Amino acid sequence: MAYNFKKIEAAWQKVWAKNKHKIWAAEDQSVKPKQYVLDMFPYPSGEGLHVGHVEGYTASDVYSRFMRMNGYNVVHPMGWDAFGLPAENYAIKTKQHPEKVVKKNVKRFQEQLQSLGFSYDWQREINTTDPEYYKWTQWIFVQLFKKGLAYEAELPVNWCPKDKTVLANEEVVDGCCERCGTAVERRNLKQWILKITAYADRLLNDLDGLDWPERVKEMQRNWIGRSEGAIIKFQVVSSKFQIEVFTTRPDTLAGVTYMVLAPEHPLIGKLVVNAENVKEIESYIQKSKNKSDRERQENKEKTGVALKGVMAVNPISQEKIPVWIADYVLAQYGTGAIMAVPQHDERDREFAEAFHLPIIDKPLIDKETAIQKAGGVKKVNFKLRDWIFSRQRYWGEPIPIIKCPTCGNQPVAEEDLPVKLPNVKNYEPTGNAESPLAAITKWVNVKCPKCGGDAKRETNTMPQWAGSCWYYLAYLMRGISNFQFPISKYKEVFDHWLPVDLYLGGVEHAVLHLLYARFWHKFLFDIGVVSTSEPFKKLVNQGLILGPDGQKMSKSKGNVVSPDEMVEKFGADSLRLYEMFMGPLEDAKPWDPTGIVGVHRFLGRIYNLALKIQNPKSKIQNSKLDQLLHKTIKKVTEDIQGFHFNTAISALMILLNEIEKQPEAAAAHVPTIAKLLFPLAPHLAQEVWKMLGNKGLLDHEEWPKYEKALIEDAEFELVIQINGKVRDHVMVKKGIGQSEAEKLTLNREIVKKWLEGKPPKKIIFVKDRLLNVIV
RNA sequence: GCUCGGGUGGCGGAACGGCAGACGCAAUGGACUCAAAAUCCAUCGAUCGCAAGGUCAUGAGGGUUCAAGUCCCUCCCCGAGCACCA
Repeated sequence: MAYNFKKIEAAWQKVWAKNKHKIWAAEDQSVKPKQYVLDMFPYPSGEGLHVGHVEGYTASDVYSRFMRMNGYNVVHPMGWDAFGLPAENYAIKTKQHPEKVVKKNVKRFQEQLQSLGFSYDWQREINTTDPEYYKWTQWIFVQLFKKGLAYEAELPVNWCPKDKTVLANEEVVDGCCERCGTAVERRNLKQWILKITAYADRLLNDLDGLDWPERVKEMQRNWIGRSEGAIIKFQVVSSKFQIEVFTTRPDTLAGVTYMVLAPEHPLIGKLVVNAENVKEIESYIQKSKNKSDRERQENKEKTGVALKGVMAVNPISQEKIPVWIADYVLAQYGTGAIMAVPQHDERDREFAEAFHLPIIDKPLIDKETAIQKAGGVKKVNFKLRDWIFSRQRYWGEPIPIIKCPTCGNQPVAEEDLPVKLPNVKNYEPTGNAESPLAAITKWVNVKCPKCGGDAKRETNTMPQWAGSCWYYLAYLMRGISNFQFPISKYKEVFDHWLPVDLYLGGVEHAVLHLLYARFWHKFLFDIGVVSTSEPFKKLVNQGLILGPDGQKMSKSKGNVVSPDEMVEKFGADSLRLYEMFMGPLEDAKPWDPTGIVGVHRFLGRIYNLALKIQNPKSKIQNSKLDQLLHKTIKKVTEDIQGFHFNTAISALMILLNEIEKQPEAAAAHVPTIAKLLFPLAPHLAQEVWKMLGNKGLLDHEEWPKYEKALIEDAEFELVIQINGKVRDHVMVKKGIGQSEAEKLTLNREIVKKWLEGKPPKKIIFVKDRLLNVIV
């Protein structure tokens, strides 16, 4: 009988689905040690699950099942990150409510995940678009507002003209919208902003204690971009104004030959009246304003204009130096002005060469002395900017603020949360600073919670990233009650489960979600909601699965592999096993369409082996096989702990190859194989377990232990080298001494031949390994 | 330009400084079959040799070592991230 994976998988999935998958329910109170295994939850897109999802979700499932069998109380939840542009754009196109689209997509994702046999605690399922969920997203916003960490300000922001919304700095890649690729424009708009910069130092310093991939930590470090320097003031000649600059190189102060202001610098308006070339200056400023950020970045050729007649004084040399305006100086960083040291700074040199400014070589001064002499103050600067938090779109959490003409911005009270998204006729963005919600006057017009007068609701919504900033807490809250106030109810479960022990997902969230979530978590720590300063202790990134052509999978390239198709053709176990076998979890690797056949055959052979066992109670042993079995237990255990699933699988394959040579001993060994295989290929492992006459679920079985004494070999193959090259082998007993090994070696024909009767020059002996004869 | 990762058979990949290429795919030959598929068995880095066996091989070149894919130096190539951040 052939390995009927369809029948087997359907049957066991039915068993698991009983009682809402209660076999995988985590216990909030347990004497067992806890383990929080978290997947980055998916955006339930219309395309369904991707093989990349399957990779990460399989890895975390293998680990969860393994930890359960090792006696841990594991919480392994799943949910949906369902707010955001794709659902909304789809809604606009098809005139359907995004909620309907999300519902449909979620159903598909649930079916797909269950068809792969993932052991999620489905009772804790969450959806960020559920009002009971976003009630809490709004609650956290209110807390941020109350602590002054959410504020409104008008500032130049990134505007995507296609999606018609503001974007955060993190959402702009190479000057383009991260979602749609359209070049981003700069607009001055009043926006809600979260003060992530208040946490810059802690976000940076606490990275050191995290068990995360070094490259992700490095990306966050670069993004936060801390630099130490000083603020130094330069007096403008015959004027009351001073130009402030930030520099990391006060030691080069003597070499400053000119200064540069960013075109947006507020002082320009005041200085320009004294300049001789007002028209020229105005035209330059206008020109740079018209440039998009992308154009400014692309054009590395330096442009600029002098403030003719305006001079500043070098505080060290007292020399008068010219003042220029140039757009290579950024308004948003430092003070928006620089002191230029063309001798030491490449950009300053380029500019000086282009505009024939002096380049002088003065000796460096001691840093401290320079700051003191120039009357400066030490200052730490960050590249990180505050998080622009409003979006002018429909499908997001409404910002829970009421705008009162007399009282100003008032937060919505806890008992009035959630502020539900109203139904609208048109989801189309308005194209100005308001979301489509602004058109719903019935919803917009409210009474001020403070004075009771007429007021209006904030109509902007939160960005895509809001809901995912705290979802790992939501799973825990879900366990005890349905998201009820007050927050203190949840203190105990947070303290029990946090931090997340293992967080698995793609590297693409390195500076977005992972930075935002750390920020919110630290805030929640500060206000006493959680007791750990970091949310995710260990992070593992799965590598990208590339198309068979080695290119990134994309619809346009036609190289997308569908998990559904693989499940249909080879089964869930084969797909899971293949994705784990392809290569190291963290590496990018191409999909080999024929490769899955190999693991499928392996599973089929295990099934056939179990089928052939006549007497499952047979105790026929084979000492060599038994030893290999225990070595395999050791290898698989250590490899799963270290996420080396590919080598764990190959160890199981080696074991099977050997057992097939001694089928009479199979009955004694196959049950252990079933246990070892269970985390990786749960359906077949469970089926084999049953075929061998066992009742019950492998979920409740204990992970096999190996016997140390058994895996110790009595003998080993001594490698004999002549001049470092392998020439011979001989089986000897373990622990053999050097003199005995030498005697044995020098008597061997091959060695005698190489020695040609001469005595060896030198002999290297490595215990229980090799003997190297130097001739 | 800067910062991280990487370069090992036809392919995916193994390898505490100690037998390079485990395991799998593909390929080739064979068994079974009227035939094919499936399955099973064998071979499978290159090269010289009838064979025994030898030689060369982990991006390139040097070095350390009895011994280097692994450690050190120089360079080349690929991937990712950052990029006028003062």
